[in-house]
Amino acid sequence: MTARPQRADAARNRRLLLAAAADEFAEHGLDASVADIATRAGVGKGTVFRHFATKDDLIAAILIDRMAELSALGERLLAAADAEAALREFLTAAARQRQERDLSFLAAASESIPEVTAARQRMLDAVDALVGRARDLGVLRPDVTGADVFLLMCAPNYIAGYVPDASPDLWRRYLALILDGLRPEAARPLPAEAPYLS
Amino acid sequence: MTARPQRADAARNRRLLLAAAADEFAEHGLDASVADIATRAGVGKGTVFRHFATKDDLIAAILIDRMAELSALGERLLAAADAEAALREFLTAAARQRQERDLSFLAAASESIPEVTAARQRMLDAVDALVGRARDLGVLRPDVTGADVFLLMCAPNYIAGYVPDASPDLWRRYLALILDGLRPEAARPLPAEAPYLS
DNA sequence: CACTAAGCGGACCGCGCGGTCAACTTGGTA
DNA sequence: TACCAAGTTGACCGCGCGGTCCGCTTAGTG
Repeated sequence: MTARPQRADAARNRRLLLAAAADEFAEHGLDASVADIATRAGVGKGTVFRHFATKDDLIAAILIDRMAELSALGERLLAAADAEAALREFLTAAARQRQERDLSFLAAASESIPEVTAARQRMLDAVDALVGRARDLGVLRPDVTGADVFLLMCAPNYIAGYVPDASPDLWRRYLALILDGLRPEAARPLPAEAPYLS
Repeated sequence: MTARPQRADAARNRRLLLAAAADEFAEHGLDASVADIATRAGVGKGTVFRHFATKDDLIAAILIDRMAELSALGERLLAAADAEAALREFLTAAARQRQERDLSFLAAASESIPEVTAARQRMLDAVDALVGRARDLGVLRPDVTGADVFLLMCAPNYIAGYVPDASPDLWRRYLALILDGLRPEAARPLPAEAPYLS
């Protein structure tokens, strides 16, 4: 019943593949080919499909890893003393992760894979908790929700990404601008209801 | 020397093709195939390439049309009495255009085509003027530039686009949030320099 | 050390893409 | 109306993709 554990070389190749794929996607977008990923990892193309049934499965595995990383950070930050700083730190970490390797376009390719949805939900829960705490303490305007912040999270890199030879820190500027809009001082009534996320 | 003018049916087909291509790209993203575009326009595939040498040229033509539309609006709004309302109206129009048909992904595909760069520059100039006026009147924080606003312009739809079954007005929420961050009241010092665009 | 199943590699397949071309049709002109 | 350059068409081409498959290699075991 209990299957034999994975062989050592197979485990190593799986790790190599995930890293190579992340790099290759970051460089060439969704069009990065499976063959190139295999070459970069130093394995044959067949090996890719032994570990990941389809290209979409490979994408999903990458996304799950990255989201889990952020979720863990968010959960840790819930214990921090300063709620505002905790939220800012979380958003900064998310933006930094994406600055290093922008893989946001992968998200669209693997909707509907349950493990991805679950990882996403865990991250949303973490954000929700961080936001709730900050809002209760009055450092966040009362009309923004966890879902709002979850969505805004990706914006700073997106904005900075339009600048061809941008400073690698440009996203900080737009993160700061967005955070200024989230504070109670500047709040004017918001049109449209806050969205409900899965 | 003066070439004979384009035939009437050719001009009609060109218009049909641009419309069909915009629809097809909006529905299927960059992967929309030239063959499908031709079918949708009711012409043969060869006709597409008679009007647009490559797929990228077709994309460029679409982008130029859309940007020209916004540029004209921006230039008109410079004469408006209320500078803050003018800027808000411009950003609203830009977001509405993109809400109807999101073609933002096309921008990356046709960098480096001079006509696209020129159309983009004209739009940037219009935004710059609108922003300058609003800033001088004190309704915008002094540390944001035209380039900042130009970049932020695309963010509300991007953010709302992550919500699967979003209200078609959700972008208004995030546009309002961003505008709140642009007002002087909430301003805290911004990290990173403002970017310089083209 | 011998055995075996897990793992590996890369030639191979079918497909759909962007782009070409030569035979055909048609709008505009004199 | 007769003419022809401009315009149209869809079969066709080569390519690179995701995915398959089977003969070979190798890690782990008794």
